Amino acid sequence: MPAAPSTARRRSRPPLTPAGIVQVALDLAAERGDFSMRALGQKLGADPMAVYRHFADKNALLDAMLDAALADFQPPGPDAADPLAGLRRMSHDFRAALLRHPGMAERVAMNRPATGPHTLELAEATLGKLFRLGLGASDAISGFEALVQFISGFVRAEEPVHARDDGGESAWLAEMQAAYSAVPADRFPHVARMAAQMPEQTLDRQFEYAIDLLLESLARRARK
Amino acid sequence: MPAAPSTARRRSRPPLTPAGIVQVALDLAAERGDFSMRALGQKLGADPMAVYRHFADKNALLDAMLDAALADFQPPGPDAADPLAGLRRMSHDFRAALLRHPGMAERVAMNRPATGPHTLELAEATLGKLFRLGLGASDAISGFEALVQFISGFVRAEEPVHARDDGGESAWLAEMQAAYSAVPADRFPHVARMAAQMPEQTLDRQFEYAIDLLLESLARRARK
DNA sequence: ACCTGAACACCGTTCAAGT
DNA sequence: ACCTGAACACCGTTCAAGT
Repeated sequence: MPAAPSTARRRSRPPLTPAGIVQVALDLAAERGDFSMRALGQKLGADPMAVYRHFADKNALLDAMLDAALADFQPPGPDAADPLAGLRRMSHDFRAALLRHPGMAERVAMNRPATGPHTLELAEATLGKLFRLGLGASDAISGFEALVQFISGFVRAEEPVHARDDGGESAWLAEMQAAYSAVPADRFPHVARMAAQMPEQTLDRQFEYAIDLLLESLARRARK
Repeated sequence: MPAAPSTARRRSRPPLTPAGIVQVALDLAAERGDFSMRALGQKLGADPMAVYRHFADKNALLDAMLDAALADFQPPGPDAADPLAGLRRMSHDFRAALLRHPGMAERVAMNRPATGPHTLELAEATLGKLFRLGLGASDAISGFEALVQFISGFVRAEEPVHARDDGGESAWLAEMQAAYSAVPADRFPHVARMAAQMPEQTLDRQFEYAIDLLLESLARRARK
């Protein structure tokens, strides 16, 4: 006969740990697209208040979730040949990581100081590339802020599009085109013209285009 | 003795109209920084459900509020000499208009088709300047989307900073600098270096810098 | 027919009561 | 000392009941 279960196993569920709570919270956010303390308590099989034993409030938990969400982000090595290509790749990877974890883009955008180790590693790698591009400290930091603000703002905006229960992005594009096609072309000719171009304005393309605008100017300023 | 008050005046408050509701709702959002249907009902001196007689739901009311919020936006004339200066001015004016009406930036970012007259006028004027810059339809539309996404995302992010009940922006800058100063400089040298530059990274400067990056690239693409 | 407000299904967090 | 859950102060919206 096996030994009696340890105290940890005697209870019907394992005891809560901060890391375990964070993991379940990220899973919950990924499943539902949103996240509440009460839903988390239920998924943990515990009282909604049990989490408050490990985190001061929802904000503190979200801070921990953000850093955990960025753990799977792998920055390119600092010595890679082309810093501009590195910045482009990191921008796309950052967007992808935020999209994998709904609600985290809002944390980035809120400009709370985020000093988790994975968050800092991402910032460090991005600043490194900007310096390697040849920018001075002031431009590197302003460029860093511009990229972070754009990426987090973009993901916050696209999250509800992906979460639509009808066709998601394609339904959204169709809706936009229908709306702009109905605009009176004599009063708003440019807007009416925009309607025809709408189907190719996918989120991927919009994101890539804007990132390239930002990076192109940064590269030019570095060259001067 | 004056005539008996009209039916409209006999009641203690004037009857609700869509335009009146929108005005009170914008006032409420400006005062409190946020906005709820229940608080609106109270401010109107009516049942929370009274608004539902004029608007299908909160979304419909917010759509009307956005267009009203953009009514005070004056686009520069289409014939102004320098389209780039026009775009810069419009970007700053758009940000200012959104900041005057908390919560409206979120509506812009959400990419619901916004087809109110003032919203369309803003879009029409912006696209006009981009075409005058020399861009083709595809670039003009992508550039338009990049500007709108950046501006709305930026305002969504800065709103909570301005709404802080301690020093607002200056308290936020101090907090950011303190956090980044505490980072281990051996592991994160670039981030530590960023701390020293933090005080000059005001929201105005961040915004201006990023807008100029976007516009600079757009102007270059137009020239080619 | 029109309007009202009770009720439903939520939310984050406090705090008193229990073990 | 630790944990629980009732309670507080919210939220948007449905729907039955009243005039």
